[in-house]
Amino acid sequence: MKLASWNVNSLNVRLPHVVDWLTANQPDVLCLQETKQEDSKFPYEALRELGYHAVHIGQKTYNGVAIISRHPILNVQHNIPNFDDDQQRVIAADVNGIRIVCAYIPNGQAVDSDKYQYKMRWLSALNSWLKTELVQHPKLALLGDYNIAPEDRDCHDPVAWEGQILVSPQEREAFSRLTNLGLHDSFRLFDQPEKSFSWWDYRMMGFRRNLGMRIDHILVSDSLKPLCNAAYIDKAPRKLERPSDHTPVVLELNVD
DNA sequence: ATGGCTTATTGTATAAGA
Repeated sequence: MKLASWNVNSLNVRLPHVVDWLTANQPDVLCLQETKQEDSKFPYEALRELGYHAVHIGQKTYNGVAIISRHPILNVQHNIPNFDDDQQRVIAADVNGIRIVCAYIPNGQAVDSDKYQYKMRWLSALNSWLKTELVQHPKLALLGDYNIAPEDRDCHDPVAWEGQILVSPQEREAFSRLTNLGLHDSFRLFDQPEKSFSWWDYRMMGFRRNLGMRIDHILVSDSLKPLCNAAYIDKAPRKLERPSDHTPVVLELNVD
């Protein structure tokens, strides 16, 4: 079973890339972030023609998340329960016996901003909710754009970035609180190339110079960890014309 | 070098991303 996550930075613009990637890679599940479209615009029909089910919550301009799956999508949850939020950032569902949680964690903008405070509150609410979700769903995967580079090796220049958003100690502590729930960074269960990143700034020829960050992750629960078979980042879509600034992260599980 | 790019917007400059 192949799971993937991709921040597409507008599905209106990126649908051809998504269709091509699904066709070439045949994942069982693809989680999308930043669809940036209302549900009435979501391309259910184009995905159905490829043999995929899909669920989505979105809004104009910002945010928007979707789960695309070859298997039926059951028990769909929108957003974090008991957390008042007008931004569409979470969708969760049961797929092939696994609880799939697709999240677009807030960016935070700057450590002294209101948006950073929102990011930290949001992460706290996510953590509380997942604690109970894990009791009900021992087989759980949390896929998405975390907007956190967990370690210095996940940042192209940790000295230049020290203390800034994506790498600040408080954000990394919030990431650790997720792993302390019994969630594991699937990418680090395997040997990986040096300087592996999932996002590169559009400016400054960031991708060509590999000035990136690893901020998109697939965390898996204790009971899924022994089933992990391979984890990697697929840089191919980032090389296309008019790419998203993120590229897909992938996990293969020993699950039929 | 706080942005050099890209997206979206009842647009034609601004906000936001990371």
